Amino acid sequence: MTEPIIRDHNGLTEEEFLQSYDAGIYERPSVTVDMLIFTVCDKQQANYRKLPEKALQLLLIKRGEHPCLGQWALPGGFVSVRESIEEAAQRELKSEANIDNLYMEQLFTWGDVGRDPRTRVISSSYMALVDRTALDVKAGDDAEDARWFEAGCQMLQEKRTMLQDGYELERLIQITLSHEEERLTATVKVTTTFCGRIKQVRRDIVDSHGLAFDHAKIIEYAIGRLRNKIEYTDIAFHLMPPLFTLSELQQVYEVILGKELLAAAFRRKLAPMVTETNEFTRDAGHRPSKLYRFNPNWENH
Amino acid sequence: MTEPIIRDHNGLTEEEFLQSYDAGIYERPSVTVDMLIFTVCDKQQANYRKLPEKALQLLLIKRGEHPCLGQWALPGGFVSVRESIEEAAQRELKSEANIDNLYMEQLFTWGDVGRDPRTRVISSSYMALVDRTALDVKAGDDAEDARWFEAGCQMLQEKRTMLQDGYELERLIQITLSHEEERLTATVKVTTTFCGRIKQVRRDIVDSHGLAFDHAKIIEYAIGRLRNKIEYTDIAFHLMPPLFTLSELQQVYEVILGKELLAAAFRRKLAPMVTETNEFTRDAGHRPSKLYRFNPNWENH
DNA sequence: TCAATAGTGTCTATTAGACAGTATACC
DNA sequence: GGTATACTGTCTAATAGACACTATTGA
Repeated sequence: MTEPIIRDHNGLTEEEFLQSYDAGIYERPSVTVDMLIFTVCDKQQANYRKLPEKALQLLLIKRGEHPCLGQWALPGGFVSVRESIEEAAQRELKSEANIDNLYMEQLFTWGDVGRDPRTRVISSSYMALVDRTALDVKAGDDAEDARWFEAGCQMLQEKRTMLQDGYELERLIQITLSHEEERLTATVKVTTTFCGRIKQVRRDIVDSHGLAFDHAKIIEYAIGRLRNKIEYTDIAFHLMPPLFTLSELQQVYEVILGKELLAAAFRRKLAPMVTETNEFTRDAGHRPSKLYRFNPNWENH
Repeated sequence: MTEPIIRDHNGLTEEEFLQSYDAGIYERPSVTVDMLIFTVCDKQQANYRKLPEKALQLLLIKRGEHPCLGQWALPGGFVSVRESIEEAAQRELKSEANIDNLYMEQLFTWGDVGRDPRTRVISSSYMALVDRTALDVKAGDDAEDARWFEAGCQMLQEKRTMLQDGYELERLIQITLSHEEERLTATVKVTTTFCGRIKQVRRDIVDSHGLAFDHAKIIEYAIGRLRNKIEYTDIAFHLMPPLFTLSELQQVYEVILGKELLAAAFRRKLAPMVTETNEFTRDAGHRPSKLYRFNPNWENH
C-alpha cells in the first residue's frame, strides 16, 4: 500500500503535518472508566430443606477522598493516554476484584458537563459479570472500603402525558443498595419523550443518598441493560459456576428480571444452551437435581 | 440536604479541596464525536410501473486536511470542555446535515491508543436516522466535500475454530460505500472468542480503501446495530416520511436487513405500529396503496 | 387487457404460557 | 410418611412462515 505523497493547503505532507501538530492547544476533558461488577450470591436459607435465595450484588468502593468523601462509588479510575479504554477497565477490574479474565461489555459513555466537581470528566461505563465462586475472597469482601451491595431496582411511578404529536413518559425508578446495616437509596427519573416522531430518553437523579457523583444513573442504566440482555443472550452464564442446576439458573434469571418464571417453559427455552452432566446435587433434603454445564455452541444447534 | 462538613486526611473540606485541585497534572486524551447519519433514498425506477428501489445511505465528508487528507470520513469533531457529548453531537449534526431535531443514539466509544496519528483520541460514535424528505438539500447533496454514499455490508467469510474449552469465530465483513463513480471499500475482521465461558468480541481493519482512520470498523458496528435494533424497536420510522405506504416501509426493512420479507407476515407484525389514513398513492400504474402514519402509542396497544 | 403492485385468508409449524401430575431424596 | 424440590406431559394461545387468492389502477 504505497500511497502517493499528498500535500495539504500549506504544502505539508502528512508526516510534516504530524511533526508540527501541537496537541496542547485545546483544553481537554479527563476520561475515566466506571466498572459495574455484578455477581449473584446465595442468601441465607430459611430451613434445611429450602433452597437458598439468590441476590444480585454490585461492588462499590467507599470514597476516601474528596469529592464525595465517605460516599459509595463505582470502582473506576482515569484512563491514561497510553492505554486503551478496555485496558483501563481491565486494570481496574484486576485491582478491585482481582480477576483477570471475565466477561466485560461497554455500556455507555457519560459526558455531561457538571458530572464531577473537580474538572470535566467523561466516563465510559463497563459492565462485568462474575461467577461468585471464582472470586478471590480477599478482594471486596473484607476490605474496609470495598463491599458487595445487594442491588434492587424498582419502579415507583409511571406517568404518561399526551402531547399534540406524541407523548411523554416519566418513570421514577428507585435504586436500593444494601450491605448489612448500610443502605443506600437513590431515585432516578427516566423521561422518554416521543414528540414529532422523534424518540428521546433522558435520565435525571432526583435524589441520591450515600451514592457518589451521578452513579445512581449509571447503575439504573446498567440494571436495565442486564435485564434486557439476559432475555435474548447467554450473558447470564457468566454469573454461574461451571456446574449448576437448572433451578439455580432459573433463580438467577428470576432475581435479575424481578419476576417468577414457570419452570417448564424456562427449561424448554434454555435446553439448547446447556449440556447435562452425570452429576447430581446431594444432601438437599429433597430430590437431587442434575448438574448442567454451559454449551458454548448452542447458537448453531 | 444540608450535609455535615467532612474533612479528608489532609484536613480539607470538599470546598477547600476543590479550590486547591489542579486539573492539569495528568496528560489527557482528546475526545471527539463521530456521527453516523443514515437515510434511505429512492433509486432510479426501472420502468414507469415498477416501484423505485430503496438504498441505505450514509453521509461522509472528504477530509481537506491531514491526516487522511483526501479520504472520506464520518462527520465529527472535538468535544469542548464546556459542552456535553450529546451537545457536541447535535452541533455536528446541525453543521453537517443542517438538522436540529432528529433521532440520535450513542453507539460505542472507541478508545484504542493508535486510532489517530495526531494524538490520543477517544471517540464516541452516535447513530442518527433521518427522513430523507425532511433533509435540507443544500447540506450534503451538492457540497463538494459532503456526500451521501450508498452503504452495503456483506459477509465474505466465516471461519469457526474449535478450542479446548470453546471456540473462535472469525468473520470477514466487507463494507462498500458508493456514490456515482466513487467507490470505497473496506474489510473488517470480527473475531468472537468463546474461551473458558468468557465471550469476547474484537474488530480489526484488514484493509480500507478511501475510508479515513478506523471508520470502517465504526461503520460495520453501526450497520450491525441498525440491523439488530430494527427487528425489535420502532427506529425504522425515523427513516420514513410522515406518510408512507406499507410497501415502502417493507422496502426499508428489506434494504437494512439485506433480505426479502413476506408481505403478509410483515403487515401483521407492523400493524400495531401504524395508523391508517384515508389517503392513497396515485398515478402509480397499478393499484393505489393506502398511506399510513406512525403510531407512537403502539407499545401500550 | 395486462403488468405490477396492494391487500387478505388460511393452513401449518413453532413457540410460550399454564398447570397438572409424577419422581425422588432426606429428615 | 411428609416436605420440598426436580422434572415431564399436554392442552391452549399466540405468533411466524408460506403461499394462494382477490383487488385495483394506468397505460
